[in-house]
Amino acid sequence: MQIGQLAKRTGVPIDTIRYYENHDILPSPARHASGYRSYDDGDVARLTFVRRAKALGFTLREIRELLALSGRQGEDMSGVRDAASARLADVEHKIAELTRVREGLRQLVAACPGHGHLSTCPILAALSTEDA
Amino acid sequence: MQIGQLAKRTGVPIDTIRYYENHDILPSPARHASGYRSYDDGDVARLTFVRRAKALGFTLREIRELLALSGRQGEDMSGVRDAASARLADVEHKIAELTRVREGLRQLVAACPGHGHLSTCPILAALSTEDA
DNA sequence: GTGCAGTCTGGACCATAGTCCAGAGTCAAG
DNA sequence: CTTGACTCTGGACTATGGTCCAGACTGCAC
Repeated sequence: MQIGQLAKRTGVPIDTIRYYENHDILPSPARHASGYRSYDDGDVARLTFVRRAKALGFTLREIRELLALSGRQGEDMSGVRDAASARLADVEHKIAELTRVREGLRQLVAACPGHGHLSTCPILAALSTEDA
Repeated sequence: MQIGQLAKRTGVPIDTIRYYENHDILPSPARHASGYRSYDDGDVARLTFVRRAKALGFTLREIRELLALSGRQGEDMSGVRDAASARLADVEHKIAELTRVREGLRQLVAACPGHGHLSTCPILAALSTEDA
């Protein structure tokens, strides 16, 4: 399979595939006599892995580590589970943070009548006071 | 007030203050004969505004627009309220997305016994299958 | 044998939001 | 009058994750 076919099958752009190779996320593939990269179904699986892990918010660094873990034959799966747990904790932390932000914004929007002279806008007042 | 004092009063680093000035977020301040920047309480308010808006997740571009809105004398406050509402919708969208991600991760972690041979790890299996 | 699609490389560039630096000038205290 | 703290400028650099490009080569169809 050439790089264009791999791109189509995984939905990952060609440039991104080469970028992943240069950044040690995908292994260097075999080459045809022409120099064209040659991929197989294992590469499809790996790239799918990257795509889905990214959708779950893993960084490329974390994905690289996950792939390294998963490549070590016969090892225990605890490392993989730990990575997923760490990522889960991270996501929960972000949700908590955004929830606080949401409450702050809700209060601002609720306090603002939406019309009237700017100088009486409670949103602007709340944002520029030095204390609190 | 010199830039160092402003930095101390607002908690914003000196370099960042100059960065904001270069990126049209803060106005160019008056200068002493020496060339040193000279700030007043209005600048403290503006910079506080920037700091707090950033804490609510506004981008610098949005903050620039908010400041431009707030500077237009006598205008209606609807623009400001709209900006806050848009930001609120954005935060709610991000929370929904992260909540989906959290469920995905929870399922992965729950399905994984945490020990045993890597080749039987349900997390790796789930991440690399092409379908779904 | 010509044209066109696909692929190759290295390097430049994008956005975001800073952060750090060298070399020079300023200011107040001792 | 020197020392040390503060400030000035422009530009380089950081991190993340790509995206685009020129110029050259390959492979297949007509």
